Amino acid sequence: MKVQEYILKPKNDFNSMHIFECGQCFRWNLQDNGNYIGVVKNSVIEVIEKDDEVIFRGVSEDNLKDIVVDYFNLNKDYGEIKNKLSKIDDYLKESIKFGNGIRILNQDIFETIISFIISANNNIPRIKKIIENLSKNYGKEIEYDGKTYYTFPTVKSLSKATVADLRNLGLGFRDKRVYTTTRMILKNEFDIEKIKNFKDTEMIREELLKLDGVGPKVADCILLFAFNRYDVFPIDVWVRRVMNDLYIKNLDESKVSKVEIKKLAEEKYGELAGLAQQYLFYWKRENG
DNA sequence: ACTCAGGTATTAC
DNA sequence: GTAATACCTGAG
Repeated sequence: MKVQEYILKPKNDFNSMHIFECGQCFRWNLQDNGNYIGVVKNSVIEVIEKDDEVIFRGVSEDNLKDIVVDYFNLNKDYGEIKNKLSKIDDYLKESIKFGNGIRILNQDIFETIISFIISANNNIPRIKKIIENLSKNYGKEIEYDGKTYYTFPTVKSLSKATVADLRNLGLGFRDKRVYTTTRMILKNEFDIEKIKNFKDTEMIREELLKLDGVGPKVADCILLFAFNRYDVFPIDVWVRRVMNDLYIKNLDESKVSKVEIKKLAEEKYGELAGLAQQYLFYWKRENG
């Protein structure tokens, strides 16, 4: 495939490290030269960030620019969002300053579902490794710059894997969950094409929660990262920690209920809760 | 050897 | 409904 290029200039609100390391995605890897390379749909993309522009270079069956604009949601203006959030309080202002250039990606629904099922009670290096294994075994090869990359498997392709196959790829106890969920999607018991048109976020959440391995936290991550519901506020250990430290100040963090955190997030951040979550999560995880 | 990591499912009140 | 507990795996 021919190499395509798209240049974003001027770059505003784009920081590749913050975008790829803030915890929303698992398939981007830092190269020795400082660039990031990742697989998006059927494309391999290299992100080359300069002082005043971002160069996207890669191979794709489709138009690279279209993929990039959609995936990085480049038409969304983060200036206004950051302004609004910064005014809420100094904590948020600080976290936005730290994670400046974060963008919530518009990720593939199936990939996000499977990836976050795998994330349960797991660590990032291992999550990434498992997803890479799935792609190597059930995805499609793509050559770029003399190296081979693999697309994330399609529903059909991944449904070829048995529970034992998945266990062999390192999924551990999540093998059965991925197996069952993939089958449910294959049989349209969870109809992605239909559900992605649902307007009501609660209706989508309800459907997501029927999937094996999808609980409240994973469902919220899928809503935020694949359905772009920016008001959804996923609560994991880091978010619980940061919300307690900043606002609730309960001596026993484990005693803080999710209901309390959700309520607080909704009151403080409203429609932008998901974005606030991402800044706070990243800030807390990187700064302790 | 032992704990821990982007939670969920299961079981038992 | 809510609380306790097990769960693959591999890195530190």
